[in-house]
Amino acid sequence: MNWDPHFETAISDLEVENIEVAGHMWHFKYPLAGGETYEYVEKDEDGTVTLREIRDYISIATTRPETMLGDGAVAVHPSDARYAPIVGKLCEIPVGPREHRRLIPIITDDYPDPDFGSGAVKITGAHDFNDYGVASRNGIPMYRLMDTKGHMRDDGAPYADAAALAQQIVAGRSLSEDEVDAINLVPDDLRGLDRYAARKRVIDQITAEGLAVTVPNPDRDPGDPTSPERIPFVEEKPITQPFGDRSKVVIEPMLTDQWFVDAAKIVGPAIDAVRTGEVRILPEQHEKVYFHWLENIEPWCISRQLWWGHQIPVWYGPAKAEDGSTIPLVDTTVPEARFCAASEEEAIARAEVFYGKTVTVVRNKTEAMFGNPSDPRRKTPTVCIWRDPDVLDTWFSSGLWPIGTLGWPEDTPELRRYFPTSVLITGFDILFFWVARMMMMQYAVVGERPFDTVYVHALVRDEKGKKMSKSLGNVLDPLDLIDEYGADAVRFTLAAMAGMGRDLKLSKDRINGYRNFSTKLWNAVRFAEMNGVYGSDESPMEFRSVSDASQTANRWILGETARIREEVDEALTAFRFNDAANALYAFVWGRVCDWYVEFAKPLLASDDPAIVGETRGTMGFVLDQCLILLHPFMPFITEELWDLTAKRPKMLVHADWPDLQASDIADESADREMRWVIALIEEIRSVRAQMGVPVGLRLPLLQLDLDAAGQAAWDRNAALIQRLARIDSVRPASDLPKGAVTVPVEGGTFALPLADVIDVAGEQSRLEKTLSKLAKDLGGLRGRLGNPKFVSSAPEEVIEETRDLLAQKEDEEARVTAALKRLAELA
RNA sequence: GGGUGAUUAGCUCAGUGGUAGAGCGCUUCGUUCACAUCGAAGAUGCCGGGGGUUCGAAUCCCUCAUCACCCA
Repeated sequence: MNWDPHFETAISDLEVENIEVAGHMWHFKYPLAGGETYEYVEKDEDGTVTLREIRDYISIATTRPETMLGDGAVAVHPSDARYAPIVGKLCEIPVGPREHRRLIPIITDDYPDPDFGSGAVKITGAHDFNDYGVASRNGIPMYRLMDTKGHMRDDGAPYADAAALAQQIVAGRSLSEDEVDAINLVPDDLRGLDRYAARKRVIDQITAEGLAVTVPNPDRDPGDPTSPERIPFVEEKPITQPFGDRSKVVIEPMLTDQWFVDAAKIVGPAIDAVRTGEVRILPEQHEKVYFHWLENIEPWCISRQLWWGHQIPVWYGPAKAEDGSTIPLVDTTVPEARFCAASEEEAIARAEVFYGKTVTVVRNKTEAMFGNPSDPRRKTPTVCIWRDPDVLDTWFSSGLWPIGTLGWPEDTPELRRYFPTSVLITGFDILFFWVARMMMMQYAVVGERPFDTVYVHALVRDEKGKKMSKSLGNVLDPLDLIDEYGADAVRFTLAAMAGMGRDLKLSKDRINGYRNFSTKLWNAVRFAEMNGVYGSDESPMEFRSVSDASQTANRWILGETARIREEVDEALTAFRFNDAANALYAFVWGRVCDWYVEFAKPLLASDDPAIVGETRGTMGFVLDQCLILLHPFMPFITEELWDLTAKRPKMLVHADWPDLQASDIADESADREMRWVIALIEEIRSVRAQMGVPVGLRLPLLQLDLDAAGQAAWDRNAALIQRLARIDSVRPASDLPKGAVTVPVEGGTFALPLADVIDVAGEQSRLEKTLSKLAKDLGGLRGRLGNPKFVSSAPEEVIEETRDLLAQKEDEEARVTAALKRLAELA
């Protein structure tokens, strides 16, 4: 068993963390019994003899000298020629009082690795899992050396008696497991010591006796007579040690009786459920881990020697002989009778059937053997049973969580309503501890899946990518982050970074960016409030279809709102929280704040009350949609804004999730028009910035040619464009004056006369740069389309797209080339 | 030792066969009446190296390197 000496309990394999730590390997001589000698020969790979000497000992390497006290044998590999002469002989454990030195046999087993250490391994069956295997295979007694605290035993007979008894076993006497367990082979002077204190004493004693393997002293000072010529051979090397995941102390392998679940017997349905898709694990890569673990599952130790937890529902009583009489409990050679029952009454009932007598429950085995002097029942002629004092592993108990919390085994309304549940969100490290257990146990107990989806969330790591841990001290406390940036910013950041299947390294800059986002949202709502959006007591306007709004800008943002709602829903359904968060960020900041608010300004300033009313309604509606959609990501600020902006029938957290459909409300012509407007404004701004036009300077705009759609779009949005692009007037022009810069748009051409301000060289280099980029693109596109294999094997759709793109780029190239030509004339 | 994942802009990360994206940072400009925790305009990538499959590869396969995690 894995034994935790701090909590004094057995623990399961999963609760043991194997960690590599700096350790030592000591080398000791186990003298052969009776002073026997043999020729020890070492050879290299070619068979050349590299060492040949007469030895009267066998050399053993160990990282745990204190366990030598419980050695039952020395094992070598059967093929190891070096030790063949002494296999079957006895050697002496070089520790403990000289007069009681124990002799142990030298045996062969496949376990020792001839190339590791000396090739000979001491076998301490009670304190090492590998040794346990060797001891079991070879009938070697396993002597327990420690108590539940990891201290050297201080019970039982004096060492002299114990050692003598152990020697009788070597000589052929056979004892029961319990009898062997009762033998305390810790020398009297080491009894009660902590295991590490005992280790030091053992090393010192062996070294003092000259039985440590030595090497020349590299630091020897020839002038100092006290400086030793040789020193003990102690290798410093990393060793993997087992630590308790809760206690962080070194786990001690111990021989104790514990209850196990034969997990292999119930694992089948849990594996099949995931394989058939009845239960999904996301991201899928975790399914592999799940399968690998379940397919190689080990028996699961479920008893714990702790004070919390569910007590194991097993009662013990005396065994029954063939004639029906009970066997006295003092006879430890026969296992006790066991009664597993859901309640004490049931246990008693079962025991009474078993014994054919009345049964009394007592507190423990001692009471069952000797009675409790103060118990009036002690003379009652009944059979005494007692309950196992241990408790169940908490993971065993919580494996029943999906039904246990709902009143199972009663058939409750809650159970019928909420079981099976839908989504379990958890960390990958809980996959084995809990998820797999819930799966196994629900199928075993009620024969149903506990949930349909397991979402394994990302782990937050520190900035170097290390797992945060208290002992490493690299924990970023979320509460500190919340103090610094606000809960919404922290929450939004986590969502935005929660890419499926990837852990996230938390960066404060990122959190800061999202804090600014909440400020942005606040200011947008403030703008709306200042413009009478929330002024009236009327209930907010609802927009469901295209005809609900007349203004192009309003129609456009309503369509965009519907699209973002669909995008968010799609992302959430797929557990792509980062996509949902990022889409909302881009929408609220990049569409609503950057553009719609600007578009709405002239509408809100309109003389037509119907336009003002519609725009207020639209803005209020759109912002409400934003608040609802953002609420899962930033609950606090959205709830606050929800409450501040209007009298609401219910809190935002309870608001209905929107179901706005783009197919109902999006207006393609409005979309096209607003895209056109945005493109024109951006193009003019870009030209201005790059030509170094002072920001405050309003420019005239020349309209060279424009198709009907473009003209209509211009007419409807002229005020808007002039305002955002800082244009003071527009006039048609048939040809371009010198020093004007072309502004191409879909379906037409505008120009900015910049003769006074233009930087000819600057503009030239800008255009040439654009041209070279275009040339590169065009080369790629023409290359692809010119490749007959591309045209024949690529999907029609892709070819079409490529052709469109080529046409567009060629058009652009023509315009830029024309602009360059004009510029050359100017120069 | 076995397994899994990662390697993309200065940083943190999206992007599962069709000419590379976001946020932050950086550069320039800006006191336009929601917002300087802001706005406008920019620059920045042999998508870790090397092979292969394909008309076409950040994306699929192989291999190497580095890092992280899980299990021994």
